[in-house]
Amino acid sequence: MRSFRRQGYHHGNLREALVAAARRLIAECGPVGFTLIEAARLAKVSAAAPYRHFEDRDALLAEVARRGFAEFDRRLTAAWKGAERDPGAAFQRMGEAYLKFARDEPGYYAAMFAAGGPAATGQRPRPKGTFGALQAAITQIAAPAGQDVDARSLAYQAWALSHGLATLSAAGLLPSRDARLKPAVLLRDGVGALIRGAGGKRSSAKKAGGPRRPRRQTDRPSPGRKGAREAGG
Amino acid sequence: MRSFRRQGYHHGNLREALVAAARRLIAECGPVGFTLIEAARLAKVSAAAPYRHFEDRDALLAEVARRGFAEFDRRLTAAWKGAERDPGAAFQRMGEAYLKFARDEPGYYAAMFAAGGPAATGQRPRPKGTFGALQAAITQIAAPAGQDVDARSLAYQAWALSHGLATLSAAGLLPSRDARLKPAVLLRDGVGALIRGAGGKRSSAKKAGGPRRPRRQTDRPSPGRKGAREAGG
DNA sequence: TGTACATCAGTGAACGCGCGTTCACTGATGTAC
DNA sequence: TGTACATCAGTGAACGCGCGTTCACTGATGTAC
Repeated sequence: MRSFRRQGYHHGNLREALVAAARRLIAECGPVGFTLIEAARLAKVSAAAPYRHFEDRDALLAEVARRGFAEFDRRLTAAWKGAERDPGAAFQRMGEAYLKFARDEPGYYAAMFAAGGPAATGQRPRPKGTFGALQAAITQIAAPAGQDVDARSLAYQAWALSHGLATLSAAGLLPSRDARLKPAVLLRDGVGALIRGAGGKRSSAKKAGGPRRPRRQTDRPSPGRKGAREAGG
Repeated sequence: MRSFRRQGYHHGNLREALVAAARRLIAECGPVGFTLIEAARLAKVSAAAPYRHFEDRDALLAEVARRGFAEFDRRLTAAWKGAERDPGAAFQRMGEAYLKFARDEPGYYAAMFAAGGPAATGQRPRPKGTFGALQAAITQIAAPAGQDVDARSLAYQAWALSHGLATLSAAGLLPSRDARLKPAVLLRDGVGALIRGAGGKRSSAKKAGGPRRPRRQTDRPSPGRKGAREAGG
């Protein structure tokens, strides 16, 4: 990877610079407010230059979304690693990774979920792969606990809870004072409660209230994980 | 309320017509894509006419958000009515009302949460009142169950789950085929699980696993509520 | 009931702006010989 | 190693467009007398 040479006539790495600029702009103005000309300006290049690398504005937006999905997938997969030893801790890491991604990469996250605006739900790529991993994770966690759990429902609930917390937090609607109301804490406890609570819903009717052992390892993650610091972005 | 007289020089009810047009446009294009000129066009009026009723584009947007909050509050409060007889059913109605509002009034919902875009989190009105009602509802439901529940956390989790399901559903990311994965079902079961599961988290450590009676009335709402039909909008 | 007039609520033309995109061009790069 | 030339990756000027907003205006309405 050669470093940017900015002095010459040629940029050297304009494509990457445009993607980086677009990420930043999408984070600031949203996918609708994002502007190709402003991205060119950020890359210190004329307004026509981007057309050497992208067909049009939408193509750059789509490229950002594509990379966002890839990076998202990479991080969540990495978080799930080691799940065979401790599925609860791995799932906990996955949740942390989800919120961290949404917080640290708002440009990616916004592009992924809103590429083309709420109206254009057509040919946009979907997070199938990543979401499949989430669902598999839920199954693996729920199954050994011996609970009658609909893993698919649980996966969507966990996803919605993560997405809801991420967007409410980004919108500044969660109180940042109280440590107990931080998104990561709400997600950890929330998913734990979803897993525990879901098992009781219908099996309690069938099995008539046998005592349940809560999975303790899911409740308390290893404290002091690194990478949880506030990023200055 | 006099009906619109469209033939004359005066519109008759332009302010209302503009708000209605803006709601529709925000639903279609989002709060950023929404256009004052297009709203005027929809109201069959010149581009300058809106300035007789609103100071600028943002003022119309803000008015839509304001009405959205009011209507939202009205519906959720109505859903909560009768909570003293059956808090579980009332809370269930509240959840249904939340999702129904987000689905049937996407213009209001988008304006409420994104007024001014994700960057302008400044002077926007916040759903304090409504959210306070949600929190009070959680407390009232959780308390008689005798569970050691942090009602505030639970309220935020329920909110995030509702918001997440509403936005994922609006983005077309939830599978619409499976009846078990409908937003309303996921929310009902999810909130039920959150309430059941949250109680066990720390009280199970303190009280050492006394058997808990799940609140059955929370699990199953009265079926066949009217107003739950698909709205053709 | 009729008239003069103030006020209200529109019109339509115009403005400046920023955007997406195109086009002929030109400087830089790399390669064949 | 040096030169001719094709190709690549930029420039900058220009376009058409739609937007937000302003402004002088004008038709409709309502009220005082």
